[in-house]
Formats: sequence, structure tokens, C-alpha cells
Amino acid sequence: MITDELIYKTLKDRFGYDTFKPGQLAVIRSVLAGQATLAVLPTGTGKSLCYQLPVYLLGHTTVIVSPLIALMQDQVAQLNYQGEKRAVAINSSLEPRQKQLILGQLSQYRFVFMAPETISQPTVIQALQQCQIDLLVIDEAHCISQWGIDFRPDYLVLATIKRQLKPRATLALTATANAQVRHDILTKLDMQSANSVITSVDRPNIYLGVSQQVDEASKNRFLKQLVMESQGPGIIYFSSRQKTVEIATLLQETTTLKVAYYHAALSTKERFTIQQQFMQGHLDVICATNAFGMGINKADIRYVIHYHLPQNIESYLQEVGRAGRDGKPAYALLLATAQDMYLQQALISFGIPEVGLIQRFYQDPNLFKGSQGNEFELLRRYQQIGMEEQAVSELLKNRQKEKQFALQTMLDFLNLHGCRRQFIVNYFDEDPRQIEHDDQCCGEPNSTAFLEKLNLKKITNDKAPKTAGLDHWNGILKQLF
DNA sequence: CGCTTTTGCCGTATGGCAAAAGCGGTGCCATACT
Repeated sequence: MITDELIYKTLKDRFGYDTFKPGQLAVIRSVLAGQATLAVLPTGTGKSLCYQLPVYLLGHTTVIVSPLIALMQDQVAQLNYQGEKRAVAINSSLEPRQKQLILGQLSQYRFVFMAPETISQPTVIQALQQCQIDLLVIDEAHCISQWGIDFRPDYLVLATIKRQLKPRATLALTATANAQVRHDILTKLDMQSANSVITSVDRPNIYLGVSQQVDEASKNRFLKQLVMESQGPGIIYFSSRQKTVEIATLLQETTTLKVAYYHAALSTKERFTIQQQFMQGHLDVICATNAFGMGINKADIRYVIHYHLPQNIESYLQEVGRAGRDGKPAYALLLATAQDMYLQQALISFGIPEVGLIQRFYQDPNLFKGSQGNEFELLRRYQQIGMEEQAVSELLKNRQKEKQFALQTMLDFLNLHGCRRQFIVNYFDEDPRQIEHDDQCCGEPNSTAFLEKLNLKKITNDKAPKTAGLDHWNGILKQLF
């Protein structure tokens, strides 16, 4: 029996803290009791502690399923920094021989990180079956719902893998999941009887703004004015790679700000460099697609601007939630024109195979052997995991309907008359009456005046600092003499 | 899905018009080739 006393002692000894953040203790108790657990905790509140601490009280191997190689490597580096050497990430950056070696002595590790595509490999499962698995963690579990069907189908076989590994407990972790997504996660992981620990998604220090613009030219003008007058750093999100380049170039050429762009077509090296520069404070603005963000734990991001409509409320909140992690004021602004919905509309079916293609593929997969693109990779993988044509068609058809519905909800948010914060908490099944609406919480700004109200206006060089500095020195001189 | 850009046609000077093509996001893995 593990007592709370022992839990707190471990917290102090291993992590140096005296108290838990909201939700953490409940999750840890549940996991230690061997319960399947779903934890929805806001970003930046120490989700990783929820599995790291139990590992030290359980003593065998914990497997963490993570969506990105960069995330795994961050976590391993963080554990190493904490003095934990028994942590390893298994992914394609390893030499085949190294991988074999690690798999052969897997039980020596306490933390094993890998992507769903890795954990579903037969050799990996065999190696894991030789270990006692205390805990199976699904990090960023909303990926099951967001990516599982039309992007990374290996997220759908995690339930099967869980059955093969027989972990003492399973823990699904995410920052944003409404009732439907939570249901989806629990069903697809076959853990319907799980304990759910859910904290509020509300982030009171982030102003939520929507600004309607007549066309792209006026959007660009307002955007430029915003980034010039705002305290930074900030992120601008786009739904097009080309636009990230275009606007980053515009800002580089017409302002003195340090600007970079980021999207999935850049090389791993370029992506790494830009991310590092941003994290270390060498950039004012980053123009990015949704490729940028997961694992970005930068506390002082002052704004997140959406140049295009996000694909759904979850993505919007995930992206917005990267601002103001330090608890200081920050703002989110969605710039919108009437045409923006067509881009999202198009993306709903982009890269998803049509019924005709699914049919032809299942009749003779060899016809598409060299074909590249998400459609084909998706179909090949579905066939490998033994899904029938009919089931795949159904799944993809329903997925597109869901996406369509989610876009409609995003449009409802865009055209809302009323408190945007109340809309958001209501969407996540919380009581909207907990929000007291005022002009600091949300609005429809069409000038940069709101920045002053929020205390987010940039302090310009020719004003405050120098005078303030002199006054400061004069004060010290007076005290001295 | 709908807006923007390119192509094709006419037929031989300099565009004009309609049809067609292009755009438009997210990442693991493995294996075969250079």
C-alpha cells in the first residue's frame, strides 16, 4: 500500500517540490491504485510528473507512447538532467544494431519512449512482453482522435497492444479534450471504466480576440501593425506553407523584427535550428503551420495570431494555449476574412482516399506500389493492420463528416455574438457561468488600441526605459550622498 | 470547395477568351536505391 506520505516524500526527494498542481495528486493516486486513468490537465502544469513520480514507486518498466521523436528526445534529456539514466527513446534515429541491443536489455530501463508505429512492430512487442510493464502512458492522447483515422492509423491499434502487454495501469494524458474526444480516447484504448481527472481549460490571462477583415490586404496591414506594436515574442499560425514564407518575408523586409518561418517541408535540421532560436529568445515572431507547437514549452509567448481559420476548436485552443504560460497577460487574435473557410473546407478531404480509390486499391494494391501521398500510405497501412475495405470506407467517410461538423463549430465561434470565453468553456462541457465576462477577456478589436488595455503594448526605445533608468540611478545617487 | 494561375487556341499581331490545372496541413516507419 502506497500512502500519501510516501507520495509526498517522493515528490520532495526526486523532484524537489512540496506541493502538487491541480489534478496531479488525483492522477498519481489513481495510477498507483492500478486504475486506468484519463487525465485532462492544462499545458505547462506538469503532465509528465503524473507518470514520472509513479515510476519511482512501482519499480519496473513504464512505456510512454509519444507522437513525435522530438518530444521523446526532450523527455529523455529532461530525465537525464534530473539524474535519471534509465530512460531511452526507441525510434528511427537509432542504428538497427543499437536498437537490437536496447530491445535485448529492455527491462533495465524504467522509462521507454516510442511512437505508436514503433510499438506495433512484432519484435518490439516481443521484447516488451519479456518485461514487467507497470504503466502504459499515452502522451498527447488527443492524437488518437485527431490523427488516428486519416493520418496515423497505428493510433487505432493501441488497444490491441495494451492487451498484449498487460500493463498494471494505463494512463492517457492530454490538455484539450471535450466530452466527445474523451469518449473517443477511452473507447479506442479500451478503457471505458477509467477514472477521469479533468481540470478547467480556461486560461484567464489570455485575451481571446476575433477581427474580421474585408480582404487579405487589410489583414496584412493589421497584422503588421500588431506585431510591430505588441510585446513579443509571438506565433502566427497559417494553414498554408507558402503563406508562412510570404508573410515572414514581408515582415523581415518591412520591420526591424527578427522573423522566421516553420513548416513540415523544411529539413529536420532547419526545423531544429529555428525551434532552438525561438526557444532561446532570438526570434520575435515565428510564422508557422500547425507543424510547430507540440512540446513548445516557452513560458513568455505574449501572443498567438491566427492568420487562417483553425480546423477546429481543439486545435484553436491547443495553439492559443501556447501563449502566456508564465501567467502574465497574453492575447490570441484570429484574423478572418469571408474567404477563409474555403481553405479549411478543402483541407477536410485533402489527402483522404475516395471510395473509388479504396475499391481499386483493395482489388489490386500492386497497381499503387510506387504511389506517394497520404492516401496511399494510409491505405497500405490499413491493409497491413488487417482492416477490410468496407470498414476503411466507413471510417474515412465518418471522419470527414466529423471534420465538417467541427469546422461548422469553428465558424460558430468566429461569428459569435457573446462571450468567446464562455463559448469555449461550454464547448469543453464546463459551466459557462464560471466566467465573468468583461472587456479584458475577449472582444473584436479592429485597431491595436486593445494592446494598451491589456498592458501588452511594446515599450518603445525612445520613451520609457532610458528615463526610467536615469531616475533609478538618480535615486541611488541621492541615497548615497 | 472556389479562387487564382496557366494553358490552349486562333493564326502571324499582339492579345483575348475559355477551359483546365493548381492550390491547400499534421509524422512515424522501412526499404530500396544511389
